[in-house]
Amino acid sequence: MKQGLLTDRQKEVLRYRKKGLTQQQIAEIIHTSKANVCTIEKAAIENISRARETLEFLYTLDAIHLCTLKSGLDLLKAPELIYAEAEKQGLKVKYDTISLINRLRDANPERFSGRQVREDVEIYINKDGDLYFG
Amino acid sequence: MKQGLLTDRQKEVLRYRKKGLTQQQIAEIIHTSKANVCTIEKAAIENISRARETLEFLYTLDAIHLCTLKSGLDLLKAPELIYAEAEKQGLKVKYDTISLINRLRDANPERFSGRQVREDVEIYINKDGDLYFG
DNA sequence: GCAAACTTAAACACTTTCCCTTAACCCATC
DNA sequence: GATGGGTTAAGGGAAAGTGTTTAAGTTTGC
Repeated sequence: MKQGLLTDRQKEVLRYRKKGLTQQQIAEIIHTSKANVCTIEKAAIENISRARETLEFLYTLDAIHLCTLKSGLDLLKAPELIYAEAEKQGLKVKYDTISLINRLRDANPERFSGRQVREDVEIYINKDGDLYFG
Repeated sequence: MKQGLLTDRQKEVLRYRKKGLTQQQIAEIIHTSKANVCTIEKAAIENISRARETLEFLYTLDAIHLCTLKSGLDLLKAPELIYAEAEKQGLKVKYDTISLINRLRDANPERFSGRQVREDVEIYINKDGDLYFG
């Protein structure tokens, strides 16, 4: 079975970048041109957003987009926002406040730090009131 | 910019499948063989798990390498190894023994056979004690 | 057992991606 | 203007992915 979308080269560049190295520095380390490093990094970012879009598609397969939890939002305020939007759509959310918060954190632990949303979270709902996050 | 990982053909098959159609029925609709529908569906599922793995990799970027589960290791001995290494790093693992073992096997089923590690598994940990495998 | 649903393997043409080079360009700051 | 960081475009060779067919193999339910 093949691994993820990113090639070894792409992962390598992303790791060095994460450490704060410039493209020029990376180019010297991996023995190529800085233009090439740029291209590889760009391809990696492209692949990452393709991966995101792919999973988005899955949710849209049986769910509709409900709302977005914007970066910085208090996690405890998410439920009322979600309930309000669901009501607009004439749908009933399957989870109560507590389990909704748990589900949010469990499904995407890396997107929250403490009570705060670290990164935009898309909320999807299907006819059964199931929620999905993207 | 390219779209997600799934081709139009793959999305088409997944949508019909979601509706409950058999591969044979889909084959007739899209004018090809059922074997081909099977292949396309399989490729779609494969692409979806590649997308998931790709995003998993992103999390390991925020994480540091903790240790390696060497091929041949008894899976039941992994937790104590991991706990010990995490303590050295001053980090607390987020999972208890049972859920850690489950998470190991669920994340990479093909790398374990029974209680044994079949292939080296790299363990990463982030500041929150989340574990990732590479 | 039988049939329907599903899976797999091999092979093929076709397309796309990947890494690389070279050469140019933008945009800050000094 | 020069320097450093980053980006873009064009092109090429190797590798991988896609859809397809044919043919064989499971698995599942009646």
